[in-house]
Amino acid sequence: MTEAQAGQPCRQARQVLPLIEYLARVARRTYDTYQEPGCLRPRHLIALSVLHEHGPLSQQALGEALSLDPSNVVGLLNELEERGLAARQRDPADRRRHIVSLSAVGERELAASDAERARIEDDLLAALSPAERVQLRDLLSRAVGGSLPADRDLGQDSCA
Amino acid sequence: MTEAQAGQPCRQARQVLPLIEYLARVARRTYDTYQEPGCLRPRHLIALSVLHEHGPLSQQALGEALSLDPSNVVGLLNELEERGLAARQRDPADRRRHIVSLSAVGERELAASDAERARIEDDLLAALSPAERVQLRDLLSRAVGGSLPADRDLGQDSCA
DNA sequence: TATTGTTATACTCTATAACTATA
DNA sequence: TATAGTTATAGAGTATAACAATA
Repeated sequence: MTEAQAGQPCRQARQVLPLIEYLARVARRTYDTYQEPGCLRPRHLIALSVLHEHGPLSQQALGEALSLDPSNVVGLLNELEERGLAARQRDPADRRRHIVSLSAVGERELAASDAERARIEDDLLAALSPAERVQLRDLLSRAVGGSLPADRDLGQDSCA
Repeated sequence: MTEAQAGQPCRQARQVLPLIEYLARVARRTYDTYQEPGCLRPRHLIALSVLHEHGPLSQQALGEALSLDPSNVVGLLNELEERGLAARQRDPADRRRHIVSLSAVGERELAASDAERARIEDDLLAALSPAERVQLRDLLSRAVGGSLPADRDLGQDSCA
C-alpha cells in the first residue's frame, strides 16, 4: 500500500464516487433528523432552487435539470403544488406541455429553508475551512455543469 | 457567474448539499448503466474498500464507517458472502460479535473494479482538470474524515 | 440488564412500461 | 407517428421495532 508515494492517489476510499455517495447519505440523514415529518425533502428544495434560477420550465426540462425521470417529476410536482409552492400551467403554444413555475409562497419557503440548510452544511463540512468550502462548492458546481446538457446549465445561475 | 465577485455565493444550486445529491444520483445511474444486472453495486464496492483499508471489522464498526444501519449491513454482507468476497467469523473474545474480513477473491474483485470506476469518474468529472479532480478528491476526503467518529477515520488511510 | 446481530416490515426514491392527450 | 405528461408497478435503498444469543 505504498502507491501514494509514487504520486498515485490511494485507490479505494479516496476515489470521488464513494466519497460522494457517502456524503450524500450522511447529508440526507442529517436533513431527516432535523426536519419534522411532513417537511420539505431535499428533492423538493432542489427542485425549487432550480425553478428559482431558471425561471419557468417544462416538466421535461425540469427533469433533465434534476437528472430525474419524467415519471418522478410528476409526483414531485404534485407534492409541491399541494403545498402551493409551485404551479403547473398548460403551454398555450403546445398544449401537451406543462409550464412549471415557482409561486410567491415557494420563493418564500425556499428562502426560509436557507438557514437550516446552511446549518446542516456546516455540520457536514466541519472539517473544512470557509475558504475550502468555497473551493469545494466551486469544484462541484463546475463538475455538475459539465455533466448537464449544454442548454441546461445548473452551474450557471442568475444571481447577478 | 459573477456573484463570486461580491464574495457572496449565490444561495441556491451553489450550495454543496444539492450538488452532492445531484452528483450522487448521476453517478449511481452511470454505474447502473455500465453494469450488467447481478454485478456489484456501488454499496458493495464501498464496503469492500472500507474492509480493504481498515482490515477486519465488526459489523457494527463497518456500519458506522459506511453510515449504514446495522440491519442494512446484514443484507449487504449476505450478498458479499454469497459471492465469496467477504467472510463473517465469530469473535472468540465476544461471541456476540462477527468479525468481517475481505477474502482473496474480494481483494481481486475490488482491484478489478478500479478501471471501470475510474472511467465512470472521468465521465462524471469531465469538466474538471486532473489537478482539480485531485483537489476535489482531497476536499471530499477530508470532509468525510471530519464527519466520522474519530476512531473510524475513513478519510485517513494506510497508504502513506 | 445491555449489546450484537438478525428478522420482519414499511417507507422513500427511482426506473420501466403502458396509457392519454395533444401534435 | 411522435411527444409531454401520467399512471401503475416493481425494484433498490434505508430505517424502525421486536427478537435471539451472548455478555
